[in-house]
Amino acid sequence: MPISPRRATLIEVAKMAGASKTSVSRFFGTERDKLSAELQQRIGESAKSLGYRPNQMARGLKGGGSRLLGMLVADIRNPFSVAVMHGVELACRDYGYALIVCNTDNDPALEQQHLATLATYQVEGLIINAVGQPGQALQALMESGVPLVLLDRDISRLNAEVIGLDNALAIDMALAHLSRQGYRSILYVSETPERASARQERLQRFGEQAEAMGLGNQTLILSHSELPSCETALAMYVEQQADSPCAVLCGNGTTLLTMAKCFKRLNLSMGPVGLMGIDELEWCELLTPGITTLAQPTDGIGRDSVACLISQLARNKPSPPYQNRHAPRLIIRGSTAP
Amino acid sequence: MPISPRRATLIEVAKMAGASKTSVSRFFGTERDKLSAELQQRIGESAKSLGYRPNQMARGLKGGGSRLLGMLVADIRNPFSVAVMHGVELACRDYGYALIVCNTDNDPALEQQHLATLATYQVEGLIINAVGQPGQALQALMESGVPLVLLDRDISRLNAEVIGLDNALAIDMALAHLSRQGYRSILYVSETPERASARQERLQRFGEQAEAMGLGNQTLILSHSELPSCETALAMYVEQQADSPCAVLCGNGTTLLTMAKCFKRLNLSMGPVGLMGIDELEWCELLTPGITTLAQPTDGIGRDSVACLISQLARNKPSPPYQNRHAPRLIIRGSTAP
DNA sequence: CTGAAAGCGCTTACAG
DNA sequence: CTGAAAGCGCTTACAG
Repeated sequence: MPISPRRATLIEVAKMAGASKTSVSRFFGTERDKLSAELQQRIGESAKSLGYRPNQMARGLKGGGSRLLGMLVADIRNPFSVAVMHGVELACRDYGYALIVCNTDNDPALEQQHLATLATYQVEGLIINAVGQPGQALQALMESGVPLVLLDRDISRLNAEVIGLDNALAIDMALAHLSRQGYRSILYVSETPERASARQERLQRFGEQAEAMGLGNQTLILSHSELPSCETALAMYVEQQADSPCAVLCGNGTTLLTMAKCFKRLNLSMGPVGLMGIDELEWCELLTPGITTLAQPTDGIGRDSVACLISQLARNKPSPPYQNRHAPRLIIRGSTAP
Repeated sequence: MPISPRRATLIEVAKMAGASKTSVSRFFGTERDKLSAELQQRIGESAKSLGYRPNQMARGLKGGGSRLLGMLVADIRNPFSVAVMHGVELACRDYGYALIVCNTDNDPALEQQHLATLATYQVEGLIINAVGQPGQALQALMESGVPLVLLDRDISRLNAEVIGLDNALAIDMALAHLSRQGYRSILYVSETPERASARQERLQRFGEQAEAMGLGNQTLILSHSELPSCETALAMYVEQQADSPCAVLCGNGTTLLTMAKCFKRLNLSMGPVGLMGIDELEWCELLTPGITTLAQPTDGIGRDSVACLISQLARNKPSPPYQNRHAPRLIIRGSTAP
């Protein structure tokens, strides 16, 4: 049973340095330069020898702010979400914030609960990859003035900034590429678009743009990604197009994985039947002959989410620039060479 | 410029309910049942109508504890780490803790920095997937009595609990399977084992056990996973074994990905040359003919890490059981069918 | 069962 | 440039 030596406190540092609490507080706050060189020296040394670091909980309680940001992720096991989180982390570090991450596992109830918890910790800003509709927890948070950014998914009737991929551009780039490669007819595969605005935007743009380009177009919605029925749908589609070269465009990583499995089961070879996806995953280059993708700039999306929060927090001070819609990067591989 | 209505405070609830601060505090703490039914009712109603939730920062400042756990991840983009984090999250929710996650990107300096930050937030416990050696930040934390669990990687001269895969068992299971399938000679591929005890344990057990089973055995250490040199090494190995069936066993997901790429570049077919990995990844079943793996029980590892922390926190109260070494699950696919 | 009071470790007007 | 004092929103002995 170790006698745990408590962490040193501001008072102890003040005592040791022969200074006031106020001065020590200034030393660790934003007013260090208002202290004489000599005082700074004394405080610095005392603090060091005591291993002192300000208690952030106490700081947050008074006017200091919690220096805490919250992030709500719909599915933490989705590589895209994690990649964005990586960018968020990087930016937090730069701005001196710590990050509380909550995974909602796509459960709206859990989302509400986590939101309440986050409020409890007095987070100064919130990055939300929403799964449900606003709900009272979020309303309360907004009303209490906490800055918000919506990641990838918009929420109707909530006027917060949305940061993510430029969905229209992504679809346009994909269709341009597929058309250039000679595919005349495209099947777009999406997860159920109800709750995710990004999915809706992509789906809608696909219809419009394919039409505008004179490409054949159909849509397949995966509800529970039940493999057998996907397989059937894919087989039927390909058969229908027997005469002209066709391709499958997947709206995200999950659908791409599902469709890649279907290709395999049906023994379809990629290329002759095109396959392309939004989101770059580690196995895309591994699968013969390589899958063409649109990579999202995940670090950038993450960083800009934080930058957006910081701007809202800054109010009048000069604040970092950020972008709402990010352009994808086309990675061409064998799966779109007929 | 919205006038942000501050969140309600304990005092306001007390005032509205015509009760004392103490009673309101008790209502939201562990002594609610010491309050008369009538008082409970009044406080409950007032709190509800004010939308009151206790400020966790203030609670933590007094004796309440921060109800915050910290997790340090060496590489957040590693699917294994994320999967474990998922388990940690689940358990945190059960025990009523929130989680601050810090990614060290395999940088010991960053690790130190994050550790200091975590201390600043008064985390009550720490789950560490270490990259560096202890360092003063960790020492200080330990000495101040913060419970610690080491994830997957041990740190010499730190007597904290280590939770992770049963590495010896994993290697034994892998070798037993490969031997059963008829492979007579195995190449074990590992990342540099210096800083990661799990890698060391697997590597060492591999040598011992393969020897004991009378299997040919060699080792390949990937330092920067430079593809061309791996490719050469693999080609040479396979050539040497021309006479007897041989297999490649990968120590983790990263090395498995690298080796799968080498197989592809060399046009080696999996099965005739065996391929197997520790860690189950989404593409393992996708790659023809499917890669045999040992899946780690990541949720369990995550949950037990938290359980271990809780036990240390509980001291005398009954605390949850947990396991230090977890058994993997063998998933047999075509890559180990000669 | 209930409450008045002290105090957790800080910051921030306010004075000098 | 420096400090004494009040107070952030809670919890916890201590008393009744």
